[in-house]
Amino acid sequence: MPRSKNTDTAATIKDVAKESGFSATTVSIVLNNAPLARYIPPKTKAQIEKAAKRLGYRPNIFARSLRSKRTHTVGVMVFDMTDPYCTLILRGIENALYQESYLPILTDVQNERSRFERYLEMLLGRQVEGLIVIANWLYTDINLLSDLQKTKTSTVMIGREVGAGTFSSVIVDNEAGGALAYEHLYSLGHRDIAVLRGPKTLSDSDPRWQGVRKFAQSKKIEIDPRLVLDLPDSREPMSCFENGYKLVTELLKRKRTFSAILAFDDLSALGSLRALAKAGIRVPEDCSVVGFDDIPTASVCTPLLTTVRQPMEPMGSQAVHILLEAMQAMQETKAFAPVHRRLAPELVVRESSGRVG
Amino acid sequence: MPRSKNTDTAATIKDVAKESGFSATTVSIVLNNAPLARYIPPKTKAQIEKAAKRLGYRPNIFARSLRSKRTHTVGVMVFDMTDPYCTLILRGIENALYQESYLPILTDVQNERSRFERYLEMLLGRQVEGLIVIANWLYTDINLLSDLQKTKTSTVMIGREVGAGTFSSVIVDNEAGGALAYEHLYSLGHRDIAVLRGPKTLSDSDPRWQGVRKFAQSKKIEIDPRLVLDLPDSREPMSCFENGYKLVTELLKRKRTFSAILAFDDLSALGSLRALAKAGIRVPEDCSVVGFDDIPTASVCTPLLTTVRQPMEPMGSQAVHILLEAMQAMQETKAFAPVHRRLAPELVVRESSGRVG
DNA sequence: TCCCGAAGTTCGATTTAAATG
DNA sequence: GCATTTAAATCGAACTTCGGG
Repeated sequence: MPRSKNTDTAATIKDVAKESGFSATTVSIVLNNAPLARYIPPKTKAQIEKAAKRLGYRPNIFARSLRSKRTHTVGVMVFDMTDPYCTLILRGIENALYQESYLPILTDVQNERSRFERYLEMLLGRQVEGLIVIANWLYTDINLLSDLQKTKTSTVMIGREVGAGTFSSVIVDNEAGGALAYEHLYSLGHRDIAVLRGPKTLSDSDPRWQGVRKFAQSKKIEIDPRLVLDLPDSREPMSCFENGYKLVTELLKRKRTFSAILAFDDLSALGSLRALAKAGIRVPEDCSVVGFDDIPTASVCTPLLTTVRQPMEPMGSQAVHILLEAMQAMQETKAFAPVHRRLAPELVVRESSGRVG
Repeated sequence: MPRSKNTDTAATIKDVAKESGFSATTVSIVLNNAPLARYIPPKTKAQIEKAAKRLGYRPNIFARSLRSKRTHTVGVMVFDMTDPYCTLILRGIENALYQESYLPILTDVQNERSRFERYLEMLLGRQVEGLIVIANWLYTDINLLSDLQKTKTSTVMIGREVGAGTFSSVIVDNEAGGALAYEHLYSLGHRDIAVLRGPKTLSDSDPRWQGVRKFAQSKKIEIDPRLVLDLPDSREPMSCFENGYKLVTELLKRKRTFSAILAFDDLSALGSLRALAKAGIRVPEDCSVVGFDDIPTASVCTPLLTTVRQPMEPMGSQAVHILLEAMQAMQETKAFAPVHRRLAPELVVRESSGRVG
């Protein structure tokens, strides 16, 4: 009755073989339920399984991956983990992968090219079977894309539609969102709406503005260009807050009249809130404010922020599902045409918007 | 001149051997700068390195780990990734590991026991060389600890001091923080200070309160027990916001007079801000509010929140350094006594606190 | 055990081909 | 040929040992 085991090191397949009295081959076949397992009598299977359990056998994934070339991991690259916009997307990714027994390896690029390169190397070195990139960074760097394109790893981008021929993507429908926000304010009776447009280099900026413009056009509304302000470019994640504050403060000084602010995102909306408070303007009684994103802060600030929500968790899980399909295709060496998903945003009415007074 | 290469699959050490004209052994020795590399002439080294680069050779980490038993990865378990308190700690961890060329494998337990168990299995299966646990969860589950203790993997806990005999830990000095907050309000002239104590099951709650109490004692201040409120237990991450709001609203109804609120954390401070705003009480003119943590929201809400900052990034990096030492000791099969670090908090004075009016 | 390099074994699991009755 | 089992080759790198200058 072989019993003593080296307790210091994990049990291997050979230990299970010895313990059960069968060969390593048979153990492998049984435990993996391989095709050949058909021919193995239930009794043998039971014995092997019992032995494996008794020893607490856990296959060594390095040996396994070395042989099978499969790793059951996917790489996830975030450009800035501290961006509140990320965490819920990560949640969505995480949950979807968890169900499929895939392990995400998460890397935080911190908006640095060198980190991007090094982490990409690391992930490829670990033979991730796929890649999800959360592109919440503030500048387009075409070189990063080419790095990515050289990879033959299936890739899905979240938050950006770039290299559309190569990568799949999941983004929010920014145009619809812009229209949603404007429509909300318009339907509350607002006619003098200040618009804070996003930084030029950010790909979300233009479509949101187009949404606003098209809605205005359809209603034959004239947008006063003096009420349209531009947030400057910056790599600082908090810059939109600062700049939202500054732009609204200046606008106030110029004595332009407006009864509402349509901000580019929640951060600039928060900056607006601050500027209005400093000027003694009540929200929403004297002025309404609408944000975009629905970051966690939007539901704990005072007043609670009305905003256009990006469906972050669905974006994450959709990305995973696309990726899994692409990986599947890759596995079977079939072609896979990149898919581009555009999810609908949702208006969340809270306290910062109200009827024009 | 051997040139054609199977472009479909990654180059192996044998390919480099063939390309350079040396044996796989020599290639391995050179590329790893192993002890024997001393004897190898620079010319050989150069040739091999050039060949490696030419082929884009990247060692297969599965083969490597299989042999060497080293993985250069550490597992990181977070109990709730969406908790804003986490991300900066993760930054600290990430940066410290990056410098040492370790890769973190991050898992989000989502406060679920089953996920904890499964992820722990996964991480151990991947032979992480160490484990960092960010214990920002709201309930003590002693069983989790025993799961962890069974592991012989070096472990550092952040945010909690439990199983002190087994695990190292890094926490903020909550007592000092409580005192800091109270002292700040006291020095601004406040004498009627409402205190929102944390949920009973949360390990941070008591020491913060002790800090307050001891400071009051030292100044011979009598704390009015009717101004001391308790946040109820809850597993909901946002509960402190809701409950802070409720407690302050009720306190206001009872017509207790107070000129300041010392909240358990930033979320309950935010809830307080909201309650005060609804009641038409201005902050800080009519009432001061101090939080704890310094979550990102604290610097974008209106008014900006005065708070006691936890040094999140240092906490993360300290944890890494402790872990690295523990791993080193483990490697050399030396004993390693758990170390317990308690970092000093820092008062951040912003806009929500002012002289008693 | 100086200097240089290579053949062969090992890690743990999978898989192919083949050996039993 | 069939059901049942297994020895041996394989994955890629690292390490031990060995053989000539």
